[in-house]
Amino acid sequence: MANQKQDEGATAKLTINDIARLAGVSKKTVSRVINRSPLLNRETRDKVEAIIRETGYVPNPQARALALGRNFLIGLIYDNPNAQMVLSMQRGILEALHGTEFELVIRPVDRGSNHVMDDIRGFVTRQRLFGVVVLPPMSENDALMRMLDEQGCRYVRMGSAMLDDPEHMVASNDREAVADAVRHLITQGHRRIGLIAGPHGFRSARERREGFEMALAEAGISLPRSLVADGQYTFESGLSASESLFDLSPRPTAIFASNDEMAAGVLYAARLRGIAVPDELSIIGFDDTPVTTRVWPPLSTVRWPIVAMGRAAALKLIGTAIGENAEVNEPSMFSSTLIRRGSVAPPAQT
Amino acid sequence: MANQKQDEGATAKLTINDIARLAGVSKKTVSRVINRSPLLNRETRDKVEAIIRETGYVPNPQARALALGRNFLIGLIYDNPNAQMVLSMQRGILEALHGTEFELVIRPVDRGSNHVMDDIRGFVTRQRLFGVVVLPPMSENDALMRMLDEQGCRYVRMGSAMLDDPEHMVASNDREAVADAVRHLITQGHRRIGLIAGPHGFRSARERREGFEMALAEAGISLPRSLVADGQYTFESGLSASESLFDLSPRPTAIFASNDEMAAGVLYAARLRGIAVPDELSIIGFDDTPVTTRVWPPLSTVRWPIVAMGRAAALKLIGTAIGENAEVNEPSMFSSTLIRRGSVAPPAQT
DNA sequence: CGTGCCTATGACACCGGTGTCTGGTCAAAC
DNA sequence: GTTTGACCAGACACCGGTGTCATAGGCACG
Repeated sequence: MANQKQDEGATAKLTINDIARLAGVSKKTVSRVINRSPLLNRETRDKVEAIIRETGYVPNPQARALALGRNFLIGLIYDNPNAQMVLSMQRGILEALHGTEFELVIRPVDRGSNHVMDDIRGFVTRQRLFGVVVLPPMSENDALMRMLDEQGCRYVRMGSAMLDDPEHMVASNDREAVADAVRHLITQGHRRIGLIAGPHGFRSARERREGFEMALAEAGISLPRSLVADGQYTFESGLSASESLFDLSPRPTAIFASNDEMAAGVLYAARLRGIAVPDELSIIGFDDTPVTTRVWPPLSTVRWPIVAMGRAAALKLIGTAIGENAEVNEPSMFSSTLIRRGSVAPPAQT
Repeated sequence: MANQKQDEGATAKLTINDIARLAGVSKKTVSRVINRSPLLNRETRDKVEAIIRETGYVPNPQARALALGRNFLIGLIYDNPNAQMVLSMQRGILEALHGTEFELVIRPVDRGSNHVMDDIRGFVTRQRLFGVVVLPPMSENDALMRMLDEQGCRYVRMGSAMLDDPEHMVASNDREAVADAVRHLITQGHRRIGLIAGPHGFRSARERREGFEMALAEAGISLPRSLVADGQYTFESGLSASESLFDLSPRPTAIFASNDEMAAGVLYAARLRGIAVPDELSIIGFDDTPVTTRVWPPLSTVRWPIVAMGRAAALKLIGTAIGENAEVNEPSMFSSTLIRRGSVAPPAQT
């Protein structure tokens, strides 16, 4: 017992030399055992492995990184305020990293700040990261990718459309997903459908808008400019954007909001005006965040496979390192699904 | 231009030897410049610094870590499903780490899993972390802290009460915060106040419950067993727990839910039953998550200073390393504030 | 002008791993 | 019985930094 305790206490200080001495072999042989070199004698391997297990020896990752000339840190760069999305993404990436020696280092950045570029450069160079995953909307920044290239830092971008070759990109097909959602509204009988768009310059905002317009065009429904309101992907912007739609006469019978936060804003605004949802107004959001099921009525929305996409991104990044070529063929395009809840109904008979 | 490009491309491969050669000094001198050794000649320092700036040289952190015998990675361990909380905590910690050479490595763990201990052991030993911050409820696990001690890994626990000496603990005073919230309800005239408690065995659940009981006792209000329902900190558990409270006759005129998710569940259940909030039922939650302002009416809740606590935790951890003793004296106990929104009103006259 | 001391710098070993190359052992082949 | 080759283990240099100690040069001092 006391012995074991002692061993554990010493764990932090055990080196490959200690193991070599204990096993009566050279450090290189121990190194071979650790790295599963195939040229080892069975007996030698077993003996060394036994010692390693007994002592609880763990190779020093810094020394390993130094000798190998590369480290095992993946960075996650994001400026997205959607907590649930970021956390799911972290989870997906970590799932892919599980069982490997890679660890995840995070770096939220402030979109507004004007030294973002320097911050990130410092981040990737200081730690000599193996590679990074970049979340939207930061992932739409081409200058950033050029900088990462210059620094010799691998990267994978997440986004709402392919912006790059598949090797560096994991995307969801937002356009088609939104078109599906809007088709659903049309099928229910809606003809005056409002859109709360995302911020100008965001690729996801553009894709979702195009999906919206696409579905209307297919059905031969015209889209007056007044039915499109600008939002900022925030609850407050959804709230105020819906005001302008509610002021229209006739009022739209349905609204597609480009994300859930804004959809929640629409619902809130409807409540303030005494507009019944879904009887007088149908709402569909995007992202399937938890808020959609906390409000009443629960919001129909579009779910994209965040965790799976995170996993795919990480696998793309480390695929080359792992060397298991099967894994490298991760899909680059993911599709989303419409989740039907209580915020959609046929329009009131007028 | 081409020259500059070349320099940048080579950045990744520049070593201290290159700098030494370029500056015509020994590598040790360069090392001294990097580490701000005070024994350097002014001229030499300037010369070397100029070269470093020109070339964009960045010391290899792995080599540094190896030579120094310690690295610059802080781990964050959590099993808490509250995304907003986790993300705010990450932000607080990173704020404290900003400007230092420390980076944050994250490790969500699955509470249910029965090899959590091994997972975490692997995490801290494999990367030889400088230290870790542990979020609740995982932070209540004393066995984990013993294991971290054994591994020689520094730690700081976050929690709802002091569980340890201040050096290893950053806590919020949940009991007093809840008592305040309940006093507020009592002041408004409520006498039949229900509690939806958190899961058994969670320290935060116990603290919040004790605060609840404390406020009632102060006011001389008795608390029948039936007014306390068990919850699991989830929306669904809040929903079903409120059913039993709604079945009481007379019904409670107010409910304190031990977190916002459950408070949202109460609100949802009230809507399903046609109970008007706040006219027929007042609700107070805990955490001040975004959901409180997305639902209608917005929920009154208790806000605790997550970001500040994260910052304090990180500073405690690296304080000894930084050596600026001023910083080490971070507060260990933080207090929360009641946020009044629309879910509380005086009870209906009966 | 020699001595002692202090300061700025450099030589060298070392942190804990890995790659390369050499050499010894043993079984199969002649 | 010797040669050949396969195979395995060890010696050694090296990754890119830092700590220790030695030393050259400058200065004050006797």
